[in-house]
Amino acid sequence: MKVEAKNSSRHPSPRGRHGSSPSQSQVEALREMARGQSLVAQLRAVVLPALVDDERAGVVAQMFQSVLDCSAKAMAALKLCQIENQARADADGVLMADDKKRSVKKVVVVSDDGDNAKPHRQRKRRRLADECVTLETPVPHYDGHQWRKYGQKVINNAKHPRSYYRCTYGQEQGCKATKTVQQKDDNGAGAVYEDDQVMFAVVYYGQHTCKPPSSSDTDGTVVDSDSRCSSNISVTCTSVAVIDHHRQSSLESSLLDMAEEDLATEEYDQLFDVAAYEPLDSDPAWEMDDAHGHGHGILKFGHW
DNA sequence: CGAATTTGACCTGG
DNA sequence: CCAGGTCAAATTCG
Repeated sequence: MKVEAKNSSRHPSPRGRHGSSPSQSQVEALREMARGQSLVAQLRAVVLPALVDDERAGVVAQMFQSVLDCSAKAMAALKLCQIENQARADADGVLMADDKKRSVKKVVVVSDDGDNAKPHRQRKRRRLADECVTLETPVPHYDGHQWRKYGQKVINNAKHPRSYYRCTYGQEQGCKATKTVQQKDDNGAGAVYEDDQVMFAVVYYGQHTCKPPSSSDTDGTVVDSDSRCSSNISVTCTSVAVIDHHRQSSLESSLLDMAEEDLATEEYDQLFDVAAYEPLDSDPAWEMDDAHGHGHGILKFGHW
């Protein structure tokens, strides 16, 4: 497994000729954190479907998101620290300055737009200073929010196109949240797990505002059991998941492990009765279910 | 028929 | 000028 964020994957060992980098432990930490992120995302895709009609589903979803956000921010800080250390240690100032500039730009960026003057045009390119959180996961689509695809682009030097999504309620509720999903290349620069797991790079931009204004930030929110979109949580949408063929085996094995301990067999059966699988082509489709739920690869979990 | 997706055109920062 | 982000008409889907 190789987990790198964006541009840094093109520089696996920026200063290889110096032997081991001074931040070797940081690299290791980053790798483990990325792996943890991926596992959390997978766990989320398993747990949330199991919480259908459970009033705690919203809180659980938000907790998952919070964990992922924390992890992403920690990774960003770590990467920044790593970059700064390298820049300081390296005598070649010009080269490193360039590397730093690139990396800071491409890697996870956590900041506010600050004094960034907004263009007056509606159609504008996304500012790099906008807050974004990157996540590498084999389960790119089930994150508790409902997204509408608005574009797809072929990206230079990438085998797979990048898909652009915005919050389904972006228009009516002014939610600015967007995300991009791109399947990782399976060559050396990509990140594919040892068991041929297909990995996706998901980048979240902006915060969801399609939730009631009364919601507090993260913890301690109490959820109204039948509140649908008026619940005190950030998850406000009908949620959907697609589990592709690759995911089937790993999820099943994971659940089998769980079943030995805590997970009741009925829950397992229920989950995988509802879940069917569809092939993963260029971009994994995810769509609304047909309200019957059986037989063609899509899970629908209703409103939270 | 309305909603979601696709896709080529358009726009803009670097 | 190019790469990539967004728009919007056309198309598909439920």
